[in-house]
Amino acid sequence: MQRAGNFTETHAKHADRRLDPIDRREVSVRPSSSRDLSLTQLRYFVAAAEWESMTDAAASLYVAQSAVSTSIANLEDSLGAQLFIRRRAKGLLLTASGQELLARARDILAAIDDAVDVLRPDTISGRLEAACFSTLAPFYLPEILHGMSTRFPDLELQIRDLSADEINEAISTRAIEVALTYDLGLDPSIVRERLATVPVYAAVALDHPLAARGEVHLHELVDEPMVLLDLPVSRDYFLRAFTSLGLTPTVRHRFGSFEAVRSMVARGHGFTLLNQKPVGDYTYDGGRLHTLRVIDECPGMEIVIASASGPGALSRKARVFAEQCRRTLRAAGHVLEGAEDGVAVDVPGAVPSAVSGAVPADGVPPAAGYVAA
Amino acid sequence: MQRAGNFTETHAKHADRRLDPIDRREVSVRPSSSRDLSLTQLRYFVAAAEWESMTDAAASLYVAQSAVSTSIANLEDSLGAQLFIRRRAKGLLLTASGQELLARARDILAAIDDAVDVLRPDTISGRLEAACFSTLAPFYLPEILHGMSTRFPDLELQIRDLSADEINEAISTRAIEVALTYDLGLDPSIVRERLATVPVYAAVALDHPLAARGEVHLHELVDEPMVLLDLPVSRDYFLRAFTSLGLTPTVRHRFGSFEAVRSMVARGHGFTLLNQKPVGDYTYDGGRLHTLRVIDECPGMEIVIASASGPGALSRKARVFAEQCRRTLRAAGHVLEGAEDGVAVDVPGAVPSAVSGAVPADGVPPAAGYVAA
DNA sequence: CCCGTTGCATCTGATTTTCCGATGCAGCGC
DNA sequence: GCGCTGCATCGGAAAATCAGATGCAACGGG
Repeated sequence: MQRAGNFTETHAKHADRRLDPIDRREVSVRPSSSRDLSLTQLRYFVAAAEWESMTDAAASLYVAQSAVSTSIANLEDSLGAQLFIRRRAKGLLLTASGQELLARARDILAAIDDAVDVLRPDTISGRLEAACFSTLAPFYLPEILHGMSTRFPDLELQIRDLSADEINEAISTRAIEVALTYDLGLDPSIVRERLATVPVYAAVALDHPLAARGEVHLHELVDEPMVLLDLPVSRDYFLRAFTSLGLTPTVRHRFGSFEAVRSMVARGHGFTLLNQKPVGDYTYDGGRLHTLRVIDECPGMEIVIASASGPGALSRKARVFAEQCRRTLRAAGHVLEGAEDGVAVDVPGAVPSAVSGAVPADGVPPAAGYVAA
Repeated sequence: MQRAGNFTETHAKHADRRLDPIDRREVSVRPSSSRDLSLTQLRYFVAAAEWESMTDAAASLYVAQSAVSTSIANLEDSLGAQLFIRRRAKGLLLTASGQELLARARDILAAIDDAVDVLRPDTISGRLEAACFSTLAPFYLPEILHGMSTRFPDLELQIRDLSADEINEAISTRAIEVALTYDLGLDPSIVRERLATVPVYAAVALDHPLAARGEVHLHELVDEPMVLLDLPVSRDYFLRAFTSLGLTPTVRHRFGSFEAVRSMVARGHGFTLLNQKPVGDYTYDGGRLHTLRVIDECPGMEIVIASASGPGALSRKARVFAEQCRRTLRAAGHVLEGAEDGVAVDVPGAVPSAVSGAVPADGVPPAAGYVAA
């Protein structure tokens, strides 16, 4: 409060004593119009929102708790809005205004990071928050991370594995900038860049009668017991493969775990439909699967790069990440016919260096607006 | 330089004496990673770029010239890039890096303004930089400005009238956020929202043989002398009306002024094709025109809201402006069948108030990156 | 060719802001 | 009931920012 007052006085004073080439209408700018409010305030606010605690935020920022407290208090009254609900002996809770500001504040800070970044054409550094759909992670993430850490050793790439819902929320609140995920259950407002389409396949035990064949029609499976991968988004997708043909599968078991499904099938408890196929195709308990191409016309599952705003509006770091994803998926054999490879990234090929401090998992605040997987 | 040094020392010192819940890897964050660099620096930089002078920028900001100088110097070495070329007794010139940063800096500052703005649901205030295509301005701008100033008296709406090229540049450098313009000659990267389509009409003098009729085929005009509105973008458009039918008009006169064309036609020097029609249809020298509907299938000229990123990513101020444009064009009778009216603006209907200090033209720096019209 | 002018950089003292550490205070939970 | 947690507030200290004066280099008119 004394802040706004002091500022205005200073302002007017200088206006009096300097030459004024233009009339800035001293009056009517009264309601503290954004001219105060500093980046520090935004940073502290975002940290506090992520940690749901000023104390923890202060610790993570290496400043005193009082600094965070006063900073946020100043921010609040210069915005004229309450951002947090303070629960006495508990943490903080974002108000509606706080939610609103959080995404924008993250946007702003990311934009500043990117502005700095873009003027250093030689190196990519700083931090990028990204996500990968959980079931996708074990297949591509290791290679993607490896590629990123060798090509850009100075980039702190922070990738979480999240569910579809979590990805939606993380993108809309800007907790992450990009995500590698299936194009299933994403909010319509989210922008996608299609990277690959992975086909559905059926799998049975090695001693199953169908194991002698290489492909199968879905109607041949409709009376077999099915083991369904029962995840929020994939569930409907696999069932739709049948229902879109007018068939109703006989779901015998449902599991939320990919490996549970596979081991059950390997032991002869039925067949399943899946997208991803581990190399070797061993199950955790040593079994193996026989996979069958599905002859029917089945829409494959699309792997996309999802973000709040389309490519081009992405930061340089995010564009580099997207390009690494494209590269990795292509190397994995998932070629997409019309894959738009045009989004060039203005980074020199590679900066081979020690693969030392790559991808540290430090300083990551817990459960910031979404539940950790 | 002493700045980065001091900061780092402080940082390390605190890290030593506080509890460190997370390892932040003190090293390797050496190249001044965006943590310094303030909004003030960005503001001063943008002002200096706009005025092409630190002295003028300082005056317009009511600060000492030394403040701008040191601020920009600090910004430069914390970015590790030179932003300006200093010409000794002349002004400043943006370097390539400076150009790059300018658009982003404007983006950031606008985003901050908007973040502040969005938390004040009752009023719209602050400043919005917009543009209107020159020949469009006299028809709609007065009404748009009137509507804006009565509904949002606290908004400083700064509208320039620009040519197509100038609009392209102003949008890409973020000198303006939105523009009301024809969809002609816009960069592909610019996002458009179609507001209306205005048809082509032909005009002749009142004593012209065709003046007895209400409509005409273009092939009837092909041998008549044509007076062409010869502006960079409209030129090709009007000629294409003929050439797309395989016709070649007989261009007798070319004028860059809308009114010159009209008065020539009214005096019987030929016919013309135009889009806009002033009410009354008087010319400056008192003449009048007879207008003829063109029977042939002619694509109308599209009036659009142009911006760097699509609606939705626009600031609240810009969305309000776009909505006022839609409203004004609709009231003018230019209804567009599929006009997407869905982009709701969360502002209460109107805040009727004194139409006092509306639309001041103060503090506008000259020729910032583009030539003034 | 000289010299006044222009325009940015630099220096110094002063003001303002920000920060730290300590203390206060209000609820939560054992 | 009482220790504990977590944010607010206060006072002194450190740091950044600023204004004004000065320096310096080049442009341009006479």
